[in-house]
Amino acid sequence: MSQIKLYNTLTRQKEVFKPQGDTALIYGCGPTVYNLFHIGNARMFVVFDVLRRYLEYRGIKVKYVQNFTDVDDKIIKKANEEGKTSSEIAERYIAEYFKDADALNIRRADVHPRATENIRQMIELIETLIEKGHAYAVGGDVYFRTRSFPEYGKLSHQSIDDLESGARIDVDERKEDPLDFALWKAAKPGEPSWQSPWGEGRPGWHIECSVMASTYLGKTIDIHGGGQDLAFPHHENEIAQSEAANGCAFSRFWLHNGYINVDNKKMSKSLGNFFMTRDAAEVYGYEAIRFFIVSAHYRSPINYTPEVMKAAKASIERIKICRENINFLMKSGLPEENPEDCAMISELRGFRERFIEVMDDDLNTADGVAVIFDLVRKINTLCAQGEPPSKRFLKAAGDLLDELCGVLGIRTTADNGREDEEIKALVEKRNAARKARDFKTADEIRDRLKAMGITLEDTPSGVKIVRK
RNA sequence: GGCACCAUAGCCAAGCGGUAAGGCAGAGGUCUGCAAAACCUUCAUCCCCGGUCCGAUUCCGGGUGGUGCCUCCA
Repeated sequence: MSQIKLYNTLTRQKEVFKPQGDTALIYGCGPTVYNLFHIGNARMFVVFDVLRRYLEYRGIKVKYVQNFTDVDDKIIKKANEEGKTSSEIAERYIAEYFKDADALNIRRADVHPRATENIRQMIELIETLIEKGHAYAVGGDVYFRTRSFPEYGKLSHQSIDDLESGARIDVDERKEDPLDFALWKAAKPGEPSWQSPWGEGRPGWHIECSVMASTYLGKTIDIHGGGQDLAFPHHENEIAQSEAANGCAFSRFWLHNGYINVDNKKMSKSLGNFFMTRDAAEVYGYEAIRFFIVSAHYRSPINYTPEVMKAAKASIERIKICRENINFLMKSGLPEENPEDCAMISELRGFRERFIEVMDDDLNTADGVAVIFDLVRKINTLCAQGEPPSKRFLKAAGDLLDELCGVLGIRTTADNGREDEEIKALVEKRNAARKARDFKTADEIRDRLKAMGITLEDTPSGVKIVRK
């Protein structure tokens, strides 16, 4: 069996991934909770969810930590606008996060720490940095001395001097160097603040993730990541802080997912061309969003368009119909076993092997999806052929379909609920009409059910009820 | 200015040295009372020009076009 390879931003190469201990320690930069999350955020959550599911699928234990940034300028701004406290805003959008994330079938992290729960450790880390000469306090603020960390720029592969020359003119005269960044910000009136050796204040953004990663996972973790735009400066700064303070590697692997584009432009807050996950879900459904994300390689940019989303929806439908067809046939009069079962079932193993092979290569979910569709076609073909498969084969095929889709977080079964009596009665009435060759009545009933969101399919084994 | 990424059918998207996976859409057919679903068939010399090689979509060089990071952003 092949080995799992992941592209590591640090080395710009695909490397064989093995956790340092018996559990892969993964940290993903979670949302700043001041609003619903957009589909770009969704991509990062889904990508890391797939990473986690896949590692586990391959027998690696995973501890995944995803934070909530619950103290931040944007949250404060929103709170002021609405006359609420920052923590009320944060609380609300954490709840909203889980609504969308659950609907996207994103498993909850093992720990969802909040920045405000880890202030003490942040202060400690800042103190260490000051003691070691990597940071300095100026009038209630504390800055990281970027030039004191010689490896600064190793993640974004820029030299510190190039960064400096490209840096915008910084208005803050108190910084020793334009590249220095805030570890601690002195409190302004009306802002949430905590007592510190440098006075009342709050932590900077970068220090939060450094601290939460090491607090919940340890000083050297296996994988850290987020969207590509976090690589610089956020992740670069995290590395600088953590490694300067701890004297050991912060994360062995860095994974960065590509953006979602709209009209081939990066979807961003400043451009205002972003779509909330919830709004997109209302039009296309959460599952189509997930499929859209998983149908391309995680490092490629993907373009969000109505055409693509419609295609995603139709694709999901195809998988579900296949699964429903299996369920339907399982209840039919097919033989339990068939002499060719063994050969057919062993053929199924080929799909699993191919799936693993492509996914091992830096989580190639696009190829993974292709394997799933090949499987779907295989199953459909066998079901359509004169020689019907056995229930034993169908069970194996359905299990494999669920297994592979499960790794990508694609749900295979529609939540059908109960078939209520009314529908059953109508279907039977229609059957009677058909038998009597009264097709007019039969079609009327079919149209009526269609309007209720129920599609009837007449198959050789009887009428199949499909809900959409 | 510095540092990266990308260019494959109508749309999306894999492959990355041996002559193009998969999905959506389209066309034709089979099945069906009609449908639906499904199945079968069909739909690309991989941006351009050089080079290396027996052989390049895949490697190298040069163009052209697009995107991103260097500023809060997944």
